Parts: sequence; C-alpha cells; structure tokens
Amino acid sequence: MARAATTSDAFNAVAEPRRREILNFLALHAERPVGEIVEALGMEQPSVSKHLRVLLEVGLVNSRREGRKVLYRIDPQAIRPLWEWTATFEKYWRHQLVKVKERAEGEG
Amino acid sequence: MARAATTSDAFNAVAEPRRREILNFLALHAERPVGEIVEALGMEQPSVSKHLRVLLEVGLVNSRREGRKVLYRIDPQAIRPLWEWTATFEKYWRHQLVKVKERAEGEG
DNA sequence: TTGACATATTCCTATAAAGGAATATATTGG
DNA sequence: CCAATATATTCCTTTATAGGAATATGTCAA
Repeated sequence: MARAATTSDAFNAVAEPRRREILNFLALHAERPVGEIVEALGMEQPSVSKHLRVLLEVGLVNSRREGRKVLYRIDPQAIRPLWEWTATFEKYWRHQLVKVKERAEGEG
Repeated sequence: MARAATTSDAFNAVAEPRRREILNFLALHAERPVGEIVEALGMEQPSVSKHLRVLLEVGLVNSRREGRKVLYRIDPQAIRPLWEWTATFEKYWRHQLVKVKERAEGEG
C-alpha cells in the first residue's frame, strides 16, 4: 500500500509546502486568478493549476470562472479540522511553558 | 519528483492517520511502551515501530529505553508550528460565522 | 473564424511510502 | 550461554505522487 492520496483530506493536502503557500496567498488576497498566484509565488502555471485542483478536491478552496480567468478563494472552514486537532495539544505545551517559567522563577 | 518525505516536517508526518492516532494515544497516556500502543490501537507491531520512527525523526515524540521496553512520549512543542499555521486561518472562519449569525438574526 | 490570452490536462520519470512477512537486535532471567 | 520477551529493521510489492514539457480546452475580441 502506498501513502494516502493528497486528495484524501486536508491533512494530506496541506502537507505540500507549495499548497500552503497558495493558501497563505489566498488568505491575504481574497479571490484571485491563477495568473496572479503564478506571478506572486514564482511557480509554473501548470504546477499552480495542479495544486489548486488538489485544494479544490478537498474543499480548501472554491473557484468560479469570470471570463477567461478562474478566480480562486480559500474556504477556511476546511482548515478547521486541522486546527481542532492541533489545538487538542495546545494544553500540553502550555503546561510545559508554565513548568519552565516556574523553574526559572525558582532559580532567580 | 515524488512527494516530500514523511520525515521532512511535522506536516508530512501527521498526514498519516495512524500516526495521528498514536499521537492521540500518547497525549492521553503519557509515557508508554510500544506494546501498549500496539494493543490499544490494534496495529501490527512493526507498523507501530515504523510510525514511531517517523514521529521520532521529526521530533513529535521522544523515547527512552527502560529494560526491554522502550517508552515513548509526545513532544507537543513539535505540533506547535502546525497549530500556528492553522490558527492564522481561524479569523476567517470566525468572520464567516459572524456573517452567518448576522444574516440569521436579520431574517428572524 | 481566427488569434491571443488564461487555465487545465496529459504524458513522462524519479522517488517514496505503507503494509505484510520475515528476521535482526537488545535486554533480562536462569 | 540460552530462552523468552520487546522492539527495530529489512525486503518486497503496490500505489501515488511532484515537476517538467507539451498540449488541450475555454473565452473573448475583431
């Protein structure tokens, strides 16, 4: 068996750094055509289209055509499961920090 | 070029569901030997060892030997970059929720 | 219809991974 | 040292990429 498909869920989709870059860009710039992503991130156009397809399939972005251009925008809801999972670990590192702080104060 | 190595960073490491299960288990149970993970999650022992190796390489877990057993524990700090990245999108879905709420109140 | 622009898809290659089975390594007790 | 327990590694097969190059599809303007 091979690795799970990149399109199987958001976890797999965002494992690819380029796709995270695209999401970062779209988060800042709202709805944008492919060409602007290509230019802004310095990637090849086919590469961007392919990454957008993966993001589209897992619902991390939506798209609509406007004339010759296709506009993409993020759907932040799709990132939520990822955030929720990571957030369950937040209390543990917060705990660690408290302990580190206490130790520092004890020594000072 | 193929996909990035699962050991290249936490994003790639946690893309695999089994590895997330292992982290979930370790988060709840603190330091545990491999055998308990195997039993608790119903996975094959070599499979668990291999997944733990990946988690170890990206720093998501630590280990120490105690007699015949090797005890693993999570290092929640390693999940932090993941949380931080996803958290940057939180404001967007919060925004969406506010708008949905406003609309609902306007209609009600 | 034709040409230009914008995006998507296909074909190719190299690479890596996950699971299963078998085996190797490490540690302890006798 | 030997047997038993606990864990790690290796070998194999199947599958899925990501990027590059080339090409196809879609849309508009004249």
